Amino acid sequence: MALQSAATRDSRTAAQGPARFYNPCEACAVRGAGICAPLEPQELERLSAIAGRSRLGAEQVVFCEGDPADTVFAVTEGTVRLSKMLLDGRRQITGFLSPGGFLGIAYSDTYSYSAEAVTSLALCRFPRRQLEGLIVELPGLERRLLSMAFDEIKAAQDQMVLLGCKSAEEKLATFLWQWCLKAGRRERSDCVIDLPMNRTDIADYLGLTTETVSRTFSRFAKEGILALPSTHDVILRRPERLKEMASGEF
Amino acid sequence: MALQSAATRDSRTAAQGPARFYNPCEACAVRGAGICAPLEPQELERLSAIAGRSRLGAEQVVFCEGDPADTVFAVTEGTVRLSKMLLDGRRQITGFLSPGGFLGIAYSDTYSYSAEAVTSLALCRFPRRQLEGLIVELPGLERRLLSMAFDEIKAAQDQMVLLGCKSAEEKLATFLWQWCLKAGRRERSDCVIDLPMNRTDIADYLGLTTETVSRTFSRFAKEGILALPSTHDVILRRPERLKEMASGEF
DNA sequence: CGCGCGTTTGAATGTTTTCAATCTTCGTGG
DNA sequence: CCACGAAGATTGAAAACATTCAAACGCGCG
Repeated sequence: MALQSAATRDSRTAAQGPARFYNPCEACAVRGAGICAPLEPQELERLSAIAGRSRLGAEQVVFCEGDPADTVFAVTEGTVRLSKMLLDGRRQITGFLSPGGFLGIAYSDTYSYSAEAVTSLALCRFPRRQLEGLIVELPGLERRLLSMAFDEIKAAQDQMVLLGCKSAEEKLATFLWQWCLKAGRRERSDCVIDLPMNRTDIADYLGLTTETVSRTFSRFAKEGILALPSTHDVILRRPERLKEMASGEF
Repeated sequence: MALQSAATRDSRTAAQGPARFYNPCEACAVRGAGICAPLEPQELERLSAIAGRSRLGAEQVVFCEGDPADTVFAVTEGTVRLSKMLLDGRRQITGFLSPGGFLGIAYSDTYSYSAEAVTSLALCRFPRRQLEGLIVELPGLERRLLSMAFDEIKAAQDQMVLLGCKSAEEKLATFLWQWCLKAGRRERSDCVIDLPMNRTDIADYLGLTTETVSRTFSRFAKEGILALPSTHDVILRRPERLKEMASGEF
């Protein structure tokens, strides 16, 4: 379903003058965060022209590993999980995407991983072919894509360190600390974070079982490092302890 | 030390005529594999103009995590290992690079990981600034970089699956099978592979200890899956068994 | 030939997993 | 509005896999 209908677009056109169309991207909540960031208004309009918008409910599938990769997405609201599965059902979550995140590009003609909605989502859709055409024309877009790819590589490397080197405790501490930073609540000593995903998602992201994740949460709570008002809300009472446990990194 | 000295270049110039300079990239063993692949001869010359060449002995450091990232490298001979360390010395090897591989780009103003020579190396060096300038001018270069970044992301995701989901046995089987594919010996039933790295490197790549790697090698040998003429040479006697154990992937 | 380092092998330990049961939460329907 | 049922989360106990500690082996180099 279109988030921004043609009708809405037309009504704004009239208000802004005859030659100028209303561009929903300009009012986008993640304008400045996603791929759109480096684009000039007229370039943004080109991008907007090929963009569709859609909403998905929680747990719905955006795309599956192996599907023909004909669409690229940008997250504007909600949280997406990216995952890969083994034949016997074991799953590795390779990342969580927040608004501004970009998914589906980068890959052959089929998606190399699956993407699902953790929460309800708002997405921008770009037909892959058209986006690729636009990349050729707009150097800013390609530069931005490269920069986002580099960030993704860096994040993936950090995750490899986590998966390969760290203990359960260190893994969860790292995860919570990073989520805390991402939420931008680093200033307050009492950092309240919302974890949209469930324990299984966290486990599959950290290479643990739900039981181990749960036990580790409980231990942290018992030690006064955090409090758990509900399963999805965490209050970091001693974020500095968490940071210590998480760290180890250069 | 320069692999191709200015003197050598001059002598060839004379041999080829007054207006044309000898371009060592044209004779490069990895021409067609690395970033140079998509470049036209004249573009290649631009790239060649900013390239330096050097050799390193085994175990020498190419660069360290945290060093100012002013140079980008391309591997022309040998194997490089990329790694990240925790403060207490635990190490995760994030990848091994073979000829055609590219390292050092992608990152802020400091390297986000370390790179060391597994074997003796031959490298091309590109001053980062100049390469970035060239990227702006040569769209093929940027396209290629993006494509290589995407491949790297894909590989990183596979490695996350390995680290997060797989057993020691599956990890080693995956590693050997991939190395076998990379060496291009997939046709023969008896696939002989050369592992330039030592057991510790393999362990740190797979998120295991050297002991576990060694034990798993021994078990594979006892089961007739492979033979170990020496620690660095592996004969895959039943590669299909290895592939089965490795797989699990879609 | 002997030393040193990397590898292999063995035994004990431990962290995480597995299996199982209970508790909690939340949505649905009576 | 409350009761019920299902799914997720927590907790406990037992088991397993990989690690740790320790010793022996083997290979290459001086």
